[in-house]
Amino acid sequence: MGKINQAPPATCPVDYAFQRIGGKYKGRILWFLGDGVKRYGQIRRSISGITPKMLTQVLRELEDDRLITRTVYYEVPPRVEYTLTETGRALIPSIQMISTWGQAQMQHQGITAMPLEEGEE
Amino acid sequence: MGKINQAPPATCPVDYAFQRIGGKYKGRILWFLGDGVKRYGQIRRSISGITPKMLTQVLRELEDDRLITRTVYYEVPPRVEYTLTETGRALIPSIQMISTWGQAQMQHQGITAMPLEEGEE
DNA sequence: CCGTATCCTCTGGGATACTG
DNA sequence: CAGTATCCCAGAGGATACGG
Repeated sequence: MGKINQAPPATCPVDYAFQRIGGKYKGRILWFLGDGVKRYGQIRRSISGITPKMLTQVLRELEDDRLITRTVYYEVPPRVEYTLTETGRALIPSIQMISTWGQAQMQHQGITAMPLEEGEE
Repeated sequence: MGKINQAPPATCPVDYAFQRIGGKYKGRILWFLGDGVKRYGQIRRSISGITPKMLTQVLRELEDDRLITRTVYYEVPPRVEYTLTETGRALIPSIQMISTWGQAQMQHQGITAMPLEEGEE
């Protein structure tokens, strides 16, 4: 914990933001966490195709950038929960808008979104 | 020209969107074009550090994805203008919000990167 | 002015196996 | 359950030079 960031200095706010939420999975993970606190396994199942290595790596980066918090419960079996920080939560409206845009484009191109299932408990 | 897209099928709207506006420069370029029609050289000078190869490549991808249009004026010297499509323009509010978020975070971290007037204490 | 053409480096991300 | 540990590679991005 606690690196804050070692990315190249941002040239502008847009650059700064995309350095933190760019990449293949971060947008989707933040969006999923916008729904509420989630466990590692829940995130893994919601982000289709991600490997445990990548998931852990991306979660640590988001944590280092103070967009999410990680809470460990020392139980058996282990439980680890991830949730948005206030800073992270502040991004959700933007991602919401981007998602709405994406949905419109997908429909316009005749693409049907793959159903996302989550569940059990 | 006119490939639309050959990216892997999007798993959700957020994924779809980030496949199109992700990468190191696309956000900044779209944001700059939100200001109005721009020439190649103007974009190049506004996106610090980008090489002509990368700029052309990224502009072609944005064009293929119908986010911008490219207009060539056969004059001497040559003039090429880029402008947002309606689809591309629909992204600007999202980028505006992301930029505002980024600006807040940069200030919160004491970063002063842009030649941009600001109030502080 | 607006790009192409080469060549090259680096790293984001993947495959697979293992552990507290 | 929630991760680590290795090994590996395609492709994003960079450096440099040239062309209509």
